Amino acid sequence: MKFSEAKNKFVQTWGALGSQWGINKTMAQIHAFLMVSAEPVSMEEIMEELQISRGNASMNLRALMDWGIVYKEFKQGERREFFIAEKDLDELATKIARERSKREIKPALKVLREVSAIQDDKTKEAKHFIEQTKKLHDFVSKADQMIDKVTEYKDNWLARMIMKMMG
Amino acid sequence: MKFSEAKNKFVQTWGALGSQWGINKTMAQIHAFLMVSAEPVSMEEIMEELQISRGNASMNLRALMDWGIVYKEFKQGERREFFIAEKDLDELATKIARERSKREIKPALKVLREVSAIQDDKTKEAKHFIEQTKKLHDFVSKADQMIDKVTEYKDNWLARMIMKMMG
DNA sequence: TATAACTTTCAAAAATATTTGAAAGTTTGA
DNA sequence: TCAAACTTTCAAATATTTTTGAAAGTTATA
Repeated sequence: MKFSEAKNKFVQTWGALGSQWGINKTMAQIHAFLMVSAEPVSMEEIMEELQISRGNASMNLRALMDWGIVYKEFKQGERREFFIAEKDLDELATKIARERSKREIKPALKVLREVSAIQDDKTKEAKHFIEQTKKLHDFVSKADQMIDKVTEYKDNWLARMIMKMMG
Repeated sequence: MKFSEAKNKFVQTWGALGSQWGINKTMAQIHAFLMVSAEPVSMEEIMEELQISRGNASMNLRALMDWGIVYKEFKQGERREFFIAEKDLDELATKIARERSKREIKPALKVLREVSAIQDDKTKEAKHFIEQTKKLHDFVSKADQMIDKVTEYKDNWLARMIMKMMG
């Protein structure tokens, strides 16, 4: 396989994986492209490489920066903006985990707390509902605590975690 | 909040959460509905409750059964099929994690292995590409091993994991 | 401060994913 | 064997998400 072929395959695969996990395909592709780019990349170059419009590139770069996994870089004497991806994978995973916790898991926990707190527990159906949603709240809450715990280590947390699990 | 209201809110929220994680909204809603149903539920009842077509119900129930998180149940003297959800949350999380590993992570790892194995490492760009994709393979591979490790405990693995992390 | 070089916005268009519903398929039991 | 009671399939319709591109906005510097 040639370099350009491999690069393209990687970008496509990362994009598809993103889709499967609820991340816009183009967003994942831009991220993939930046991850394997040795130098900061201009919007123009991203548009060219991925064959996407200016608007699309702009919006998805903004989203990636909101996630905190892509940064702007300014070059001496250059008017244009350049972009680089967070390349430290522990940091990348931490940012993604934290962000998904904040945006998706915590709001879901709030709903679980609310619905499991209904007083209307006369029927067998309602009793079961309360029991299940309480269990679910507990479980999701534990998983979320785990994310907090794990992401505060910062450095090499995945490796550390595996070590712990072995013991 | 009334029971029926709470139930509906839970189903909607679980559906939305599913969407955000790349799972068909209706599939997640059916799963939510079954999770909090005290008794096995017929396809007719699912269609009625979620206001969906027969085809939609049939296809998504099949998908849930393929994931191994919903089962068919036969009732004495009843021609119809009834459905129940896996209600043990450790088991549920294990099944989902294993399935996503098999369907999505392992194929992505294969691609990472392929693209990081290119020989064409003359340029700085190619060298960087190889280095990054190797690191990524390593990281994703470790995360995947972690899933294997964690899901083989079966019972109460999340709680155990938290204990380990504390120490 | 005017203009060129750039980025962002957003309504409309396009692409993608989901849903429908009717026909085909299957199973049970009279 | 037949027909009733059920489930599955899939092409077409619908809904949702993503993408485009041109206009508006911004910023640097002549």
